[in-house]
Amino acid sequence: MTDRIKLVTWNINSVRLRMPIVEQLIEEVAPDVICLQETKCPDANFPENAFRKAGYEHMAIHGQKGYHGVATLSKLPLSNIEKRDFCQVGDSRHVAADVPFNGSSIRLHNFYVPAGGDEPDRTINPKFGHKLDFMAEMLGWLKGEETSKPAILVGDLNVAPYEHDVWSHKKLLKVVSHTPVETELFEQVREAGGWLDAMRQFTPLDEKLYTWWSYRAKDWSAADKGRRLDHVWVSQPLAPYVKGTTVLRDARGWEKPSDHAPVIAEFAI
DNA sequence: ATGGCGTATGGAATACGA
Repeated sequence: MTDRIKLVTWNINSVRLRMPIVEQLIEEVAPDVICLQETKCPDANFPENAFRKAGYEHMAIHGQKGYHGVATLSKLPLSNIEKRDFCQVGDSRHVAADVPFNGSSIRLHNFYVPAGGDEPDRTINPKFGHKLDFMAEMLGWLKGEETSKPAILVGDLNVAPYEHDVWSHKKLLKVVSHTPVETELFEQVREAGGWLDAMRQFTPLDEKLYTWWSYRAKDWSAADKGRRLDHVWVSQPLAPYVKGTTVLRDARGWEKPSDHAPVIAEFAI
């Protein structure tokens, strides 16, 4: 059982409102582990019973009222649960747990990185400063021993790092999520930590790849003005076991959708 | 046309997302 793991990461933009399509995802994809972001739900109100009924008995939940919030739901046992308060502002933006795999375990980090507001200038926009500080703290905290062992880092990282991670590189260079200051720091975080971009191992860099499409487009699919904001990173020791990644684009068109699509990653011995 | 919408809070209008 634990020689094979199917994992999904998904920013669902309110877990309570989105339970019908979370259940649709469970039926269609049958993941072993589900990492959610933007649950927007205090822990006391988290729909634990619905997940338990669906077979996800193991939960690492880090939520708060109104905003943010992450949760990792699993059919496999979760241990050593850790919730880190990045930038010490009391936000629920990270939860980690060990998942059994291949006679050992994988350290699984689930992140919701700050969006960063509108202006890509920290002198006039504190939210942008917070986003950069958050990533700098990730860099310092995650480098070193963390990725000498099997580890996965997933979530809504709110940065589209490469040219073909956005619909128009040129038009988005000054738009928060694709500015050089963000994409360069993002790459520093990934490289310093020894992480591999698993999604780009399976989709070449010259091919468009998105996980998010704005609610505001009249026809999101026809316009296709997407960005790759959600990511799956793996440590070097785990790299040989990554069998594939898929963006479930269809889910963006489901009933009452999130503006993010789920990303599926499969691991096997 | 990168905000044209959607969500939470609270019970209307505002904050926030990206």
